[in-house]
Formats: sequence, C-alpha cells, structure tokens
Amino acid sequence: MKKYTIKDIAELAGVSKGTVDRVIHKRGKVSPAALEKVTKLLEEIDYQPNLIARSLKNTKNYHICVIQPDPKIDPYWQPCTNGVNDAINEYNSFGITIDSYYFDHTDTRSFLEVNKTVLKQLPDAVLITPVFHKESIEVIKIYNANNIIVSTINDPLELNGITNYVGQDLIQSGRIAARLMEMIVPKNRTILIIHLDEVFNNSIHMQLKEKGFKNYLERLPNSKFNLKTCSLQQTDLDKKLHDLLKKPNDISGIFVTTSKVYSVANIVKDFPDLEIKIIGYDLLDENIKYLKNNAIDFLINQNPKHQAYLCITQLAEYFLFDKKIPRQKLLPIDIINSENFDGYTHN
Amino acid sequence: MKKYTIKDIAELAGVSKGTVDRVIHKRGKVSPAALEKVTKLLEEIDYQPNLIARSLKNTKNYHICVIQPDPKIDPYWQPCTNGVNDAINEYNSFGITIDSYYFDHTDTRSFLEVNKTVLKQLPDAVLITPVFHKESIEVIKIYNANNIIVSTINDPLELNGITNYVGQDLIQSGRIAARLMEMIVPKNRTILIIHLDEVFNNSIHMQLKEKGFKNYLERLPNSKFNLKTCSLQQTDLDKKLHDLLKKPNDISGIFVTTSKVYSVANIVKDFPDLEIKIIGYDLLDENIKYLKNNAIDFLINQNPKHQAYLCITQLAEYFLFDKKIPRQKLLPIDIINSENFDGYTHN
DNA sequence: ATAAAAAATGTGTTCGAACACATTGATATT
DNA sequence: AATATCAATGTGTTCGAACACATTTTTTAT
Repeated sequence: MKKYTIKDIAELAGVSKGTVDRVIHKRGKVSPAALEKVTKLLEEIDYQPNLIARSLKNTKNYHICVIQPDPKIDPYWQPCTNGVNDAINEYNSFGITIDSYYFDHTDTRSFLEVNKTVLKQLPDAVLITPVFHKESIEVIKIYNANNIIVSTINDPLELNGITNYVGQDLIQSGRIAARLMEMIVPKNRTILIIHLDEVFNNSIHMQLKEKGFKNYLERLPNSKFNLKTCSLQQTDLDKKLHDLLKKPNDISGIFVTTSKVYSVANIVKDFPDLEIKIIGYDLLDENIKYLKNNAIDFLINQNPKHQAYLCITQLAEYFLFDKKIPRQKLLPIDIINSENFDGYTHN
Repeated sequence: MKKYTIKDIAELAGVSKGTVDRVIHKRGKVSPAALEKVTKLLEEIDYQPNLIARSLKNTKNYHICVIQPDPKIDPYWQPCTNGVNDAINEYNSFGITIDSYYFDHTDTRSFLEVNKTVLKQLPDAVLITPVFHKESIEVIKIYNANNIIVSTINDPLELNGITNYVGQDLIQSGRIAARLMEMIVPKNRTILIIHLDEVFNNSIHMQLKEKGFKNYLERLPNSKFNLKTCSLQQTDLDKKLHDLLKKPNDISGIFVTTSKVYSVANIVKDFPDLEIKIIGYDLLDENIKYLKNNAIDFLINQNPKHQAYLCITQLAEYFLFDKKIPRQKLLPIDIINSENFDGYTHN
C-alpha cells in the first residue's frame, strides 16, 4: 500500500502540486477539467494527507491552562495532577505547553482569582474542574467571549459553552453501587446513603449518585431494602454515626457517595457484629487500606487521572492533527475490590 | 516557555547547526571547546527535539502484520479485530500500514501457513495472538532471525524473543473471581471450576486462572468452600452438567475460566432453586444477555479490544516517535456487572 | 616553509503540506 | 492590433531535524 503525496498526485494528474493543493483545500481558481481530474484521482487513491508534515508546517506553540483544586488541600485531586503531568511529558516535545493552576476547593474566591490570572495569559484552551457550579458558569462565559476553548472533567455542568467534557454517568454510577449492594447485603435490611464532604459543595455529584442508587433498589421486583439518607460534614460524622450504630438497628450496608468513605469505614470497624457492607468512591490510599482488609467491600473508581489525561489528549490531538473533539466522553465506571485495585492504581 | 530549535541553539552557541547536530547525536568531530559550549547550552535550555520534524524526516512506510484467530469462526476475537481496525484508522495517515491475517484457531496448520505468508512480506513488526503455545514459539524464532519485532497479546508465553506483551495477570484474574465468589456465595458450599472450550487448546490461560482462584479461596482464614474442577468440551457440557445438577448437591457457585460462560448459564437457568452464582469471562453479546437478567453475576473483562489497540499503538509510537516499548504491559482487570457493562462495550 | 592529511565546522538538501508569489494563457477593452 | 484584466497554473519557500557534502582550519610530515 503505497503512500501517495501531493506531488505524486500532481504528476499522475499532469498538473502542478499547487493545483492539487487548491483542489484539496477548495480554494477555487481551478478549471473544471483539472478539478474533475484531480478530484477523481484523490478519491480513487483515497488520498490521506501526511498529518506529520501538515503539523510541522503549522508549527505553533499551543498553550493549555489547567485549573484544578489544590491536591495539597484535598488529596482526592492528586491523581488528577498526575494525569496532567503525564500529558505534559507526552506533549512537551510536540509544541504544546501545559500550565497548572491550583485553587482552594473550599474557597470560591480563590477559584475566581485563579481564573482571572489564567485569562490574562490568553491560552488556547483551559481545562477547568468545576467544583463550584455557579462560579464555573460565570467564568466559562468569559472564556467563550475570548475564544478560548473550555474543557471540563468530573462535572458535566450543563455543557453550555463547553467544548468537551470527560467524565462518567453519575446516575449509572449510583446504580452500579446499588446492584453490588443487592448482591452482598441480606434482604430486608436497612442501607444507609451517606453524603460526606468537608465543606458544602455546590456541585450535583452526590445527588445524582443517590438518585441512581435509589432508583435501582426501589424498582426491584419485590422492594427489599429500607433506604435512609444522611448528609454529613466530616466534623459531625464521628459522633452522629457512632450514635446511630450504638442504638439497636438493622443497618447492613452503607453507600458513601464521595471519596471520604475511609472515615466511615474507620467508625464501622468498631461494630464488627453488625457485619455492615461498605461501598464508596475512589482509590485514595486510605480507602485502599480498608479495601485490602475487606473493611470496605467495593470502591467505584471515578478515574480522575484518566479523565484529566484524556481531556488534555483530546485537546492536543485537536491542535496538532486537527482531530475532532468529542463533545462528551463518558468513561467506563470501574468496580474495584481487594484483588483488582492494583491494576488501576498503577495506571 | 519558548521552544528552542537547533538553529536557535546554534546561534546562541555561535556555531553552525551542523555542529549542534553532531553534539546531539554524539557523532564526534567536534572540538572540545564547542562540545562543552553546546552541551551546556542544551542542558540549560533543556532542549527537546521537535518530534514531528524528526518523524517527518525519517519518513518511511512502516508495515505491521496482525495475526489472529478468525472472528468469523470464534466471535470471541471480534473485539480484537475492532481494536486493530481502530489502530488502522488512527495511524493510516502517519505512514503506518497494518494488515490483518486470520487463522483457524482449531487448526495449528492454518496458523503456521498464515505465518509463512506474513514472513514473505518481511514486515517491520508482527502482532501474534499465541493460542498455540508450541507453534508460536517456533515462529517467533524465525521472526527474530529476520529482525522482525514480535508483539503478543493475551498470552505471555515465556516472553522469549518478544518485544512487548500486552495482557493481564491471569493468576490475579482468578483471585478476583474468587474474592467475588466469596462475597456472593454462602459459606461451606461447593464451587465448581469449569474449563470450557470448543477444542483442546495448548495455551495456559485456564490453568493460571484456576490457580489464582484456588489460591485465594484455600487461604481464607477458615477455609470455607469445597472446590471442584472439571474440564469440558463444549459438546459434552450439556449432558454432563445436567447430570451433575440433577443429583442432590450443594453447588452454589460456578467459575467458568473462558468466555463460553453463557452456555453454562443457559443450563443453570433450568435449576433456579439451586440459586447458583456464576462468574465468567468477557463481554460477548451472549454473555451480556445473561448478565442483564442476573443469570450471570459477574463477568471479568479481558478487554481484548484494548489489548490489541494498545499493542499496535506502542509499535506505532516506537516507529514514529522513537518511544520506548514497554516489555510487558498489564492491563487492569475489569469487574463487570449488569449495571456497568455499557461503558466497556462502547469503548 | 610547503604540501598533504586530518580534524573541525559550515552549507545545502530532503521529508510533505501549505501558502505566498510568479508566470502563463485567455478574454475583454480601447 | 495592442494593452489591460483576470482566471488558471506553476514555482519557490517555510516548518525543524537529519544527514550528505563542501569548505575552512589545524596538525603532521617532508
């Protein structure tokens, strides 16, 4: 399978490469005869331009800014940083510069400030992690007005003004947890749904997961479980959960909608007789510790690292090779137990 | 962050680009003074060559041949074909040609014949799926003698003469199934391990999975399950399994070490009272059908599509951008249930 | 001191696509 | 018929790295 170049086609058609070029790019100024001859040849041969040569010609330094919560403040975001760093290394030699900016995920002002700094740089694209729903919508408008591509991970917002979103189907994510619970918790018992975060968070993550979770369990042929929801701050957790478990109860499962599931497991381990099954999110070291000794039964992997990496990959390949950016990319939702976590943490 | 080119560095060092080039490629014929000046500058600036320009210069049509079982004969291999096709589309415009060759996975001669055909082409690399252990080792030797890169997926062989292997840790894969069984099967019951294939297969897949499965369950603090192994041909299955289940028994779990798990589920569904849990491999349409209505409880995804795709990606990036090929790449082992299969089949 | 040999350095071309610019040929205008 | 106008086509340069080849400088031998 020979690779045809513009020059080859020019020779075959008996015209110059300039003419072939004009046909390919529909720049006009080509006689009908030449147009037809070249077009036909291009089709026959199924001409595919050499993307490497094209990319070399359009050499330009593209600039992507990544805006994410500071992993030093919340370690949940560390994998995200790692994914970005992988992308930095991968595309550095291709003329794509990626800068990371961190904000305090407990402070909307710091988010807005960082965005102001980034805007001054006028990058070609930004990747923002929209933990602040309202504020994110604000800044996205500004980026759009400045013709800066906006990508997001983790939270789909409304997809307005966003070029691409890489994330997961959060409702489905809840359903997965529910199906697992169904398999490992005896029927007719109580299952607790715990929303747990350090701060109040104006994102809709947790609600969607709860929705999917309930939706699955409530529609079982003979509704078998008793579901209870509690929203807790990290600080309240200890006392409230202890109180709940000390009293006589039939709680046999807990679904934690965030990555803070380790702190739940840490309390539940004081009540081994209850044989409570726990399912939560994300492969934090703390979580894996409990997963290993079966104190946590399943983790659902949101794969923030891959989300970040993939998102940047898509931007880079768009800049370099003009690949289309899919408006929305839903990653598979990984079920993790004590035996398969290894393959996911090393990725 | 400006991108420095060889020309930039030449100017900064007050030498010609030829000299810089000689320093970079350690071709010698450079005075100690110039050598030091340029080397220092290269380090200071952290010079990264533009891989696109480099790749354009070394323009060559690389040729990869893929040798795999015919998906028309065994649909298990269809995803593999799909992964290869994705890679074909992706790298076609980069001067990498990929040809697929199919053999009959029940016939070693067809495997050897296909390899003969491929060898005549003298490709730059071959990707073989070694279902025939012994014969594969033979052909690999020949490829090595001809300086053809050999990649494999699915079966690690002994890794002799193989440049890269993309697959999974099969022992761990068995352990994962075991942990899942432990969670969903009542204690002290019997669990069946079924090796099921259309033909005898001289690969070691199934043995490794069984090993991991047993290893996990036998080392539980208080050994709780009664394990039984049977090796069956597809043709015997129906009668033998029926006989087994008709007699009084306490079988509560079946672990099928291949993708033919649907045929087991099809028989087990006639014995609903036994409440047998089933775990098997791979996202065949047939399997997913049973997974959806909970006749199969878990599937383990070997991800043949991604294995094939990734393997070719690695070869391509080696040819194009001189990236190192990892000798062994173990993919994560996905746990699939009725709620998350969707994300994996659409990938 | 001069020629020859060797070492060091510089120059020019190539890869394929893209595009600016130059040239040719045909038609219209005076 | 001579010149201007415009469409059609061709030519040449650029991107950055790689390498062949040409030129300059230094060293060695006579």
